[in-house]
Amino acid sequence: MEAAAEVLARKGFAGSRLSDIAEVAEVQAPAIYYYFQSRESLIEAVVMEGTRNATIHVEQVLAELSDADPVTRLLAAIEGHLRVALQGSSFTLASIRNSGQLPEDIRARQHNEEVKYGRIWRELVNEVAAAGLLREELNPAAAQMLIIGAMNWAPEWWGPKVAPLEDVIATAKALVAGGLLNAEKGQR
Amino acid sequence: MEAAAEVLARKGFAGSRLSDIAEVAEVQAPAIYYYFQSRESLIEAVVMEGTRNATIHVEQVLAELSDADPVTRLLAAIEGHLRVALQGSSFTLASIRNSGQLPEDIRARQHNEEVKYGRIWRELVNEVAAAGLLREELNPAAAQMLIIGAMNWAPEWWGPKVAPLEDVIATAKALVAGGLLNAEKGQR
DNA sequence: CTTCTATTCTAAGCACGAGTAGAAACCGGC
DNA sequence: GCCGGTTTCTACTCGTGCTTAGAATAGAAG
Repeated sequence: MEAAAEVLARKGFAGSRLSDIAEVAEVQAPAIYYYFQSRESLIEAVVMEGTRNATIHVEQVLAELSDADPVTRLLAAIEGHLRVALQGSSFTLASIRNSGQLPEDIRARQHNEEVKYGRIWRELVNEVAAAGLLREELNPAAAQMLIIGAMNWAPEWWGPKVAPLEDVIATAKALVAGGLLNAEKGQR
Repeated sequence: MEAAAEVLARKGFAGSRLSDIAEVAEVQAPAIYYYFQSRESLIEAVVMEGTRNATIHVEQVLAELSDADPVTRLLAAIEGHLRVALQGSSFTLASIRNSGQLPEDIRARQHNEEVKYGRIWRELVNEVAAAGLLREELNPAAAQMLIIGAMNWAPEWWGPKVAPLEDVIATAKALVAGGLLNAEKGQR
């Protein structure tokens, strides 16, 4: 599964050859069928594991901050998500990069896990809103997804050479907290 | 090419069968070879067109605001990018969704176009910074990519039912301008 | 040393998708 | 109505990737 995750994260669902996976795992392709019924069931397992990974990791971070203020919790979740996506398991990376390109049947089951994960974020946003800290110009659902999107896209461009991971995390937090701009807000 | 863009946006590079494209275009697969030398060259053409589309569109928006203040320009660019990605050509959608999964040779050429597009955004961020409006906590490069990422990920979740396009645009602008939070900033 | 189970292998089958060859159809100009 | 070029078609080849069959290997237990 680790091998599959790696290949899947790199080449995507349709681009991942069973033989590539086998090579990474240092076995012959048919050996895979001892553990999985089919290519698809292997991939499904990997992708599921990936989102569950992210869910568990972020939940854990939040559990440690169960009585912190909503903003702190939200920013901690951002840090958690970014760490998993950029440094953590290639399982999560595989989920992120393939969520859009899975066949219908897998996608349906995978969607449940994603909804579960999404709930965590909705909850966070709700907490912030309940504390009266959410700006009213924002559509909460859109804001949530834009934030998750900013993080999910990060694997596409991030590398240690572009910017230190800590910088990315700090920037993401700052962006969410206070936006790009300084004093005057030049909205329209 | 339009058919190819549509299929490509939906199924990704490796998942796009020439026969699918032909079907959408209402021809038989070999007819494609009258216009393109190979599957890859077709896809390359589509993906190129896609990023050029986005570039041109955003450049045009900015040209109309050539003497506006930097913030207005940046926010207009955000609106432009989102409109192209969510409503506009499936060409751009195809580029966005496949940038990560193209074979090396295409990717190299495609990368140039992307760099060109990225320059526009760097320029915008620089303008903002030059006006002294950029918060210093931010790593500009990371901030730029996070913002682009938020928008590029939008096609993964957005649909007219989730939120009106105008809401998404407004939310994205507001997020970039002033972040999620209201009065107190609960950073750490 | 033998036997049983777990695991992996080699060899082959089968389907499918890219690409080619060459024939047909279409169409504007004569 | 015929001719030229353009465009698309049908029929085929060839490689590749998933999957199955059945044999081989590796240990553990007796």
